[in-house]
Amino acid sequence: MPELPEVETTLRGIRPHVLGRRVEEVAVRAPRLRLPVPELAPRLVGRALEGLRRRGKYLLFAAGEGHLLLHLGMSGSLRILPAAAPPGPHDHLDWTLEGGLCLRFTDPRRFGLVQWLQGDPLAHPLLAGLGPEPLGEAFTADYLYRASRGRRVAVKAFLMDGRVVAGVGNIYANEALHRAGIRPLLPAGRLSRARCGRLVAALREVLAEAVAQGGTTLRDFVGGDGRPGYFAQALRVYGRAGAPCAGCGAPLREVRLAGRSTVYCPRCQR
DNA sequence: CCCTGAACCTGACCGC
DNA sequence: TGCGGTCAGGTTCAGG
Repeated sequence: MPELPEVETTLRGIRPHVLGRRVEEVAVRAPRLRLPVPELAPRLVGRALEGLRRRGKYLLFAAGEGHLLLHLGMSGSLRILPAAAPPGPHDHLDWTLEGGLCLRFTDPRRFGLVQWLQGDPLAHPLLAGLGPEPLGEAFTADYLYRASRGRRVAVKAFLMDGRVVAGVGNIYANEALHRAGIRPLLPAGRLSRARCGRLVAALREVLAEAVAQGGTTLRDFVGGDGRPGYFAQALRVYGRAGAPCAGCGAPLREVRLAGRSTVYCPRCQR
């Protein structure tokens, strides 16, 4: 479900309700998600959630002696609810906060992840190898050009590699390549410097627009406030195989690349 | 280095 | 209605 814009939407939705709030209670109903769920109550109860930030598709809550690391996986969502709301079958984690609210993690497929991190959170193995933030200053044409030299991997797989750039998943990789006019199967190392610039600009643009629209809701994504995202209507290729290209009218083509559905315009994207 | 397929899960949807 | 197959926004690993 969630790529960077959906995680950012989640962060913005919950931040005003959790920041500075003390945790009164922690309920863990699933023994494991992608990894076993650690002991959270002793580390969190009585502590305030002092900070909340995003790194790629990960959320980091600063609390007490460490950080809570959370990933939404394919089907996860994090919401603010009244503390009395009864849990459904896929509501795996609750943090009851002072003031009568509850932060709830729901994840039918359980590909999400929760870990407790000691020390410098960015030094943790799950985060240390991540590439630059696509909306940050370090993600430049120059960076992408240099990172792609000598790489024969398809540019779409390259973009979705978190070590190259953080937080780009299947939807936005498809969308950015279409906006930049680049064929997804093109070997990354064949991109010219100028095309790297166009790709960086297209990716930043599509991510920023999606964040502004509250992310993309395809089936069930809801932000921290329970509202869906409205970017689905702005998608130009994802989920539109066979439909006419918004740019030239040619039918959009679908192939599988690295096991993921890949949609592009055979005429506009070279 | 790079590719594919599979694994981890559930739910939605489609055709029969 | 039901059943079986396919697909899904992520990540990681084995094997070729």
